[in-house]
Amino acid sequence: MTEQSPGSRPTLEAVAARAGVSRATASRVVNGGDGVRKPLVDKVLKAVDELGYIPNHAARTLVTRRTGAVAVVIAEPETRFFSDPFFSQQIRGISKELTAHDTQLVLLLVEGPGDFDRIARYLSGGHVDGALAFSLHTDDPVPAITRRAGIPAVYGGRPSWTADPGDQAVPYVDADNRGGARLAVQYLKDLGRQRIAHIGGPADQTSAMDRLDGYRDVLLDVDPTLVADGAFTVESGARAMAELLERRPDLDAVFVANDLMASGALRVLRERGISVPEQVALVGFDDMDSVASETDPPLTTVGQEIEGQGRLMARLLLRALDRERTGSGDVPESVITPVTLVRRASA
Amino acid sequence: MTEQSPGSRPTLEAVAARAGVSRATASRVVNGGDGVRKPLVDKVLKAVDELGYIPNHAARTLVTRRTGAVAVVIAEPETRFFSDPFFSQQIRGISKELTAHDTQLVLLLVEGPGDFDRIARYLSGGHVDGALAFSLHTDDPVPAITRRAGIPAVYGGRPSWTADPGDQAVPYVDADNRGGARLAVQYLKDLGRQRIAHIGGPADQTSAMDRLDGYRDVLLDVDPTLVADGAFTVESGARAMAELLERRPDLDAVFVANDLMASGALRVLRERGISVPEQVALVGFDDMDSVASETDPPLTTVGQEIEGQGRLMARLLLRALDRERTGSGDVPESVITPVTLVRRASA
DNA sequence: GGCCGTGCTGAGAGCGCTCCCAGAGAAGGT
DNA sequence: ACCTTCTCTGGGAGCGCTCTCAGCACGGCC
Repeated sequence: MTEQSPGSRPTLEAVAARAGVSRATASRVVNGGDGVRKPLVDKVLKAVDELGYIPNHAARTLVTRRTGAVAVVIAEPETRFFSDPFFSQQIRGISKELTAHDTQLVLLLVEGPGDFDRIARYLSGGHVDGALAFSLHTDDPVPAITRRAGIPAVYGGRPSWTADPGDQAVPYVDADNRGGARLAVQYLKDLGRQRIAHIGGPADQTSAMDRLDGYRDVLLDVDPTLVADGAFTVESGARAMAELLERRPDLDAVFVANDLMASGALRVLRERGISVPEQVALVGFDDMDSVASETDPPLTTVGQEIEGQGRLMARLLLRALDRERTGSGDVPESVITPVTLVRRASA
Repeated sequence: MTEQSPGSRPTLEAVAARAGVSRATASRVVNGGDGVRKPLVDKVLKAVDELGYIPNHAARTLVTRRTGAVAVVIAEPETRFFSDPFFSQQIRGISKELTAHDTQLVLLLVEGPGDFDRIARYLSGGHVDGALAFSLHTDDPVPAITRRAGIPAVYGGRPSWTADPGDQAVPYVDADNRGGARLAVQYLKDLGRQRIAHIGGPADQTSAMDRLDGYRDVLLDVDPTLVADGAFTVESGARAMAELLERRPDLDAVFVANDLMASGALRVLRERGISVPEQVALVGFDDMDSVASETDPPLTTVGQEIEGQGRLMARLLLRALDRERTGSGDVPESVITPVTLVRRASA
């Protein structure tokens, strides 16, 4: 393949001419070569190679009405997306899966609440075939946008509106938050801990609520003084821990709703000279690479396959697109991914 | 704007018909309305609104040969991109600037060394007008790819090959690493510190080398036992600190090449009961949000405008694209962004 | 030998848009 | 009054591709 002089790439026409076939046949070969006799296929491929032909994407999209791209909408007004390795890992998984299916990833970062107009315009503009989004807030306008744009969408994390059965079903991928929480709390209970506290995440995120529910599933009648709220950040975890210790100096275990908060809690415990896990056992959630194994002591936590979740999201979307194209296949359904307890030193 | 029945969006033709003008005039209005009389403009806009017309991007690209999208190439084989908030913040800046200019961001994550073929194909396929990339490794094939694809590119971080003057100039944006290092070390010197050590980053990253150079600029003849190498990670910082303490228990200050390593170093100092900043003063680099202000004590560090760098990268690229389109305007030149010393408690 | 598949190939019509160019008026100069 | 100039509008070509449909050759069957 030779270098091209800019602005004058060879067209299918040129390939066809060189191969001595019609444009239609050349097109067939370029798109898989079904129904074309071997010798012609070879001639066309040779011409493609010699000319360094690369199909013009716009022309193809114009007629097929498919772009080969999907949008990933990050509806995070502020820095959460960046401080949380969670998203990045999901994106990595999404990217891997899309790449494997020759589909491009267009990143749509929402720049503030007024920016949804632009997102809507983009999603409706035929730039992408589908959308992936992360559900974080209760009032997320993205589902309405994708519905109006008429493109399929898949969510990361259970959207809060799924509680509302009247609403349209949107497939999503989420970890088994409730089950994971049960796992963690049961483990602490089996360890013989009597007063197991909980540091929870923000109430507008279903993952936090589900984890709280799992905690309650195991402990049934929970004393409210054993539960403190955080915001999924290190600092809020520290604050919540301090609060719990003040209210319940007798606690002997804490299930923390994510690793970031757990590391904050750990710091507070250390500062107060409370030994972990001897005096207080601690279990986190997420098994976040850069956190869980770096703390002192390393965190026992509930592990989930974050990258796998991303892959799964992409796969569900691709399936939906395929269904749209071929008119057959099964409607994608939401998937809950399994979690496991990762035992380290903190409990 | 009414909801569209899927698959049958209104075309320019329909808009023109409804407004009682020709397709050409409708097109003019949609593209800014220059040279069209007011009453007609209004009629067309009304029709656009009533029909909910959205231009077909593919058709437009097919004729203009512009896609309105640029690629961001993340050539990180592994997890560096994700563990380092640096990239995320730059992306945020890039996204803001691109959005402001109605340009889309296509994220290209390189999935391993064999994946560059795919990247090359994509960049050559007319999917994007230009590329932004981050320079991390010496043998980065991206510049060759973009050159061959004939699209402009801008780099984040000084590429190592810029040392080679024979090579083609690629505009880049980087912080004043060397100047920042000088700032930090001079500050420690002014504090009266006599034995200022350095924990450096990996040798294949120009930022690490430039920071080392800045350190040397101030201290001139540096005793090699005062310099240890890290890998820009927390753990490597801890290791390097331990190594330094062993070799030079008399050191009274450390300039660490980034905040992540500084936090690791800090941990080691704390564990050994060495007081910071009394016995050893510590200065980091980056002023990374989630790190520098969270350590104990909070880190004195060299701050840089990471998001601003991202914006700048995007702006340089947009300017290059504009130049390509109009055939005039200045060739974008590399920019070195200023840094400042952020004084907190560690020095 | 005639007829009907069957398997490939090519001609040609668009996909929706931009932009060149010609032409229609309006405005201004002589 | 006519010619020139300028402003605005519409006709129409064409961007590069896919896909339908017709046509052709070949083989098998009656």
